Amino acid sequence: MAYWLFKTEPDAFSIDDLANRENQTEPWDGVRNYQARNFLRDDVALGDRVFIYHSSCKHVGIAGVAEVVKAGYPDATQFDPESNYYDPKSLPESPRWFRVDVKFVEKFHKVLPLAEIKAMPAIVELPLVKKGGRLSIMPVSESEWQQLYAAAR
DNA sequence: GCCAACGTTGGC
DNA sequence: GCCAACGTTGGC
Repeated sequence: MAYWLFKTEPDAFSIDDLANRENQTEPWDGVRNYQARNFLRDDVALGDRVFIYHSSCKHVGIAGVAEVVKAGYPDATQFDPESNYYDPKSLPESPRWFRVDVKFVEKFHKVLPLAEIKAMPAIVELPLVKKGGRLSIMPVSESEWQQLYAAAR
C-alpha cells in the first residue's frame, strides 16, 4: 500500500463534502497537470491512503484522509464540452487525463497547518514544502505519512 | 489582491 | 528545439 497527498480547494470540494458522501465513492477528476496525471494513471492503486489537503483558503493544510477505491481510469470530464475540464485535444481512443475514485475515511479535528508541516524536520522532501510546491498529486513516504498523521491527531 | 514560481503555448 | 509571453497556482 502506498500513500499520497491530493490537493483540493475547499471552496470547490472539501473534506466535509467528501464526508457527506457517506460510503459512496467520489471521482477525483479535473487534474490537468502531466506529472500529477502520471501518478493517477500509473501509480495510485486500490487501497492506497490519501491525505486530503486544503489549498487556497483560510486554513491551508491537511484536513483528513481518504482511501482509493478505484485505480486510474480515463477522466470523463475531458470529453464533455459542458465541463470546465473539457479538453478538445484529447481523444477517446487515447485519453490524455485520468482520475481515480476515493472514499472518505477520516476528518481531523483540526487542519494540520502548512506552516507546521514546513516546521517538521522530517518533512523536507515532500513536494508540498519544496520551492514552488504546486504539484497537486504527490507521493508521501511511509515515514512521512506516520509523522504527519501523528501530528494531525 | 499581490506576486513568485513554474507549466504551457506558439512564433521562429 | 529555443525561449519569450502568457496563464495558473497558491501562500501570504
